[in-house]
Amino acid sequence: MAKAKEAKPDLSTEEKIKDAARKVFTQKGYAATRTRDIAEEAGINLALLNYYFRSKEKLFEIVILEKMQILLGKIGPTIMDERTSIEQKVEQIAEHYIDTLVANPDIPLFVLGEIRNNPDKFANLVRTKTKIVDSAFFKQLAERRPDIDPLHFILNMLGLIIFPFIGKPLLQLITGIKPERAVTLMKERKTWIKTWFLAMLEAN
Amino acid sequence: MAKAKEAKPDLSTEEKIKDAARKVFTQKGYAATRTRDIAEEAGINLALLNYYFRSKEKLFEIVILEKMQILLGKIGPTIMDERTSIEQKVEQIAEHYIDTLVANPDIPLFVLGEIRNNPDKFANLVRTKTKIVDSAFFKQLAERRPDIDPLHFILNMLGLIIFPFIGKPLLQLITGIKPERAVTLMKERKTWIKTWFLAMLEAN
DNA sequence: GTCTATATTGTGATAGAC
DNA sequence: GTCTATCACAATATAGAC
Repeated sequence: MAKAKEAKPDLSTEEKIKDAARKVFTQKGYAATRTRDIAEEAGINLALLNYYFRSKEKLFEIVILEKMQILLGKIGPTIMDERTSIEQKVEQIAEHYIDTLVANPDIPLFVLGEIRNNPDKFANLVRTKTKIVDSAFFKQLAERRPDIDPLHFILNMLGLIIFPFIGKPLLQLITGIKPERAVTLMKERKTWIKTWFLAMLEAN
Repeated sequence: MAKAKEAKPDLSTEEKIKDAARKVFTQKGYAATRTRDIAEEAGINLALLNYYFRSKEKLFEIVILEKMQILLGKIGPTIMDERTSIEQKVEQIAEHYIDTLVANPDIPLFVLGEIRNNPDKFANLVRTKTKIVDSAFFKQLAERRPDIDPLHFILNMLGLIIFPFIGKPLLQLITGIKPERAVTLMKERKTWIKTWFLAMLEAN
């Protein structure tokens, strides 16, 4: 058993490359990623990357669009739903995102970092999405707490759900917490976040 | 008036470079930053950068250590204080960090991103700091809510305070909110966060 | 200390054999 | 489709004049 063998031998070459790109890009970001890293991770030759995807940039775009979809795709439909209560929306979002992010913990830092490095590039892409300010969720919040800007509650919900994944590397450095424990911790939050959010809604 | 003139003409060359490095590194991260960007921002020649700091890497280390200190320096002393209540600790931390981050909004994404890209490098650096698990804050939380891991409340507090700054680029893309409004929003949170945190402590 | 010119290496991409 | 070899250029770093 030699050096270490390369990923997913049963996939097509194209998929192997895409798979490796997903992994390396999300872990290190666009700028710190070398096409050679991706090729090695995929267990293929560097030339094949350009053969299938023409450039690092093109391959990156495929990956980040996927990840943005994963990170943001569920929010729109959920918060626009006129039939569900605030409680249900919060529960759905917490449930969905914590499961998703436990499986893909690198996504938030990756996506937010790339948006920072290239805001214009994603401007139209995100802006065309559902207007959060006109959403049912927004209106429900404004009705419940007309004294507080609903944006605060949006930030609170996202902060409670997403931040732990962004801060995890730091948390592990500081507390020495084990990765399995971290996962358990995140899952515990699914139920608590709903409780906490409602408490915040009633706070004075 | 030509192209655009370079920063802080009254500073020493060394400080001009360091100043430019702070700006460029924190905005784009280590990998996406070119030494030429720093030189141009500083209004000096590229060779001077190496003359004063020997390498991109050395200059980067100076900057990131500064920023980590800003991001993490206040937490330790505050949470270790046996004389203050939970309420006071939360208030102090929210107050301090929101002011600090309004003045330096790029720090969280920068520091957390670089830790992600190089966890080992900062391992000893952070680990030697005050043990959060043995802190007065931790003990006070455990006493108040023995049914919940205090780490949840640490994550909640940091998420409520720090996440808005990390998510700001995205929030601006989605909502079209103006930068001034964003600043106002952050400042409003200083008082609310204390209220929300206490509500979470009492939630069931 | 500061500059211009250049050495040196890193990295994305392609040519061409198989 | 896949590989090896190589090109072209970008980026860090240094030499040496002033």
